[in-house]
Amino acid sequence: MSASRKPQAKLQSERLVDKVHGLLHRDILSGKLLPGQPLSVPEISRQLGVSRSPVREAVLQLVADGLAWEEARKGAVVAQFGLEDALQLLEAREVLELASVRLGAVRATSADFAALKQVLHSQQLSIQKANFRGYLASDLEFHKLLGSLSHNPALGRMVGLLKDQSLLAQDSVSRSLVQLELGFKEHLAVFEALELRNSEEAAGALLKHFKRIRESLENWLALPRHS
Amino acid sequence: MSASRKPQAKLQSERLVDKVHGLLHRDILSGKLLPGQPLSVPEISRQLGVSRSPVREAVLQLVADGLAWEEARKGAVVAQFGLEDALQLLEAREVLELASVRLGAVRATSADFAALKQVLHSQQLSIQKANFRGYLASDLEFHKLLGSLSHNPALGRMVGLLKDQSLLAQDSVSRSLVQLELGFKEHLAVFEALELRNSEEAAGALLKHFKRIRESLENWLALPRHS
DNA sequence: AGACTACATATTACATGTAACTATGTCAAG
DNA sequence: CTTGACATAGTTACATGTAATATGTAGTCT
Repeated sequence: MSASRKPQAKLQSERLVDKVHGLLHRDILSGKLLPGQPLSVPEISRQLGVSRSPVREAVLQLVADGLAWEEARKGAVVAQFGLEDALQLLEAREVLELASVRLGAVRATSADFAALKQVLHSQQLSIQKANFRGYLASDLEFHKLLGSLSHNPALGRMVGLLKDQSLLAQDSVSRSLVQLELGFKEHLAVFEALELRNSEEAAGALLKHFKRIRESLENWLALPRHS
Repeated sequence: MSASRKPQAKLQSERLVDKVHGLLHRDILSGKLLPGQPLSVPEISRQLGVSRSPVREAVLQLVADGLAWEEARKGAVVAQFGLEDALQLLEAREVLELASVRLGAVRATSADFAALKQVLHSQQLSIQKANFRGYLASDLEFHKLLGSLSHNPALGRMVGLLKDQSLLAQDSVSRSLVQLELGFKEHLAVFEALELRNSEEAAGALLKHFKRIRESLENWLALPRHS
């Protein structure tokens, strides 16, 4: 009798749409799909061995995520951000994440702190191993956690979407290990202020983080050699 | 020969998807489709006399807009916000619109001011005629314009999405003419500060607006009779 | 009555068909 | 060499088919 438990957690959200969306999402952020590249529905459906319907829906999802752009009757392409766009995304993120952190300093739970701690730890490891990809992934996680600190679903969701776009936007901008380490230290400063529930100091520390990144981007913009 | 000009500007973005999406969007915000109501794809396609494909895509769009909620294999329903949700939406909007206004005080163009002026005028008319629906429509416009003042597309887009959701969320909350007039006066104060390019005063005035709305919502929440 | 099963109905999720449109390459004329 | 007509290939947008799934209801057993 005990053998016939419910099929249970097996096919929870096993929809093809979600799998395809997840796959494309991954491939875009990992750089496997390059900015500007067309997302041809028949092509993708052939490669994945599924029909066009779920692929079409997945691509639409990506458009809604801001990771792909669509032009009517021309199809979608992987989003391609210029440096102008990157700065605007950064500006929007600054607004949202500062607010999230201010609210989060008050509302954060111990689970939130634990999650932050874990991500910071993995960042430290990535830096020690000079693992760029790894750092970028945990950086993504860190900022998304900042968004969820607000315990405001709308804010959290938007922070996540913008950070993904921001990652894609800065894809081309090379970053040195030194900058990664700077970023990590700034993350730490935010965390420490949060732990003390000092919202203004946390916001201030995060502001510094954004300011440095913005200036770094602007410098890169001013430079002549955009190879 | 001259008779055979191009079909030209006729079918610009005449996609069925867009028409269906626009229609449903309208019907949701206008209250014709009630919160919680299922958005059955075959049903809608029958009523509109189109196939299921464009309807399915339009519904997915609405989900992305935050105006409908989807559960896997159960379909989508019109979003149904509680008062808690309404407060959270308001919180997020406050963050985004305050930032937009601060940036807008610096960046706004004369075209922006003209657009604001026009919307404020139409608000005044709506109040004089005690036209609630009309006021709500121009209120929507006003806040969306505040979002676009930032000249940051990401911010502007999010402000618009949140304001739409907020409208749907407050649908149930009755509002008196007195409150509308208060809102209008607060809008005016924001505008006047903007014209002087005084970003802090503009932000302060908008903050007052949000504060009053929030308190009004909270009172309503505290009240026993949620008919 | 209450709970379980069986059946009927409707919808979702995925697959596939096809007309119209877009982009691209070829080739002749200027 | 450039321009524009034309054919070709690939894609989008919409339509439709269908198995699996969810939901509602009647009937059966305890």
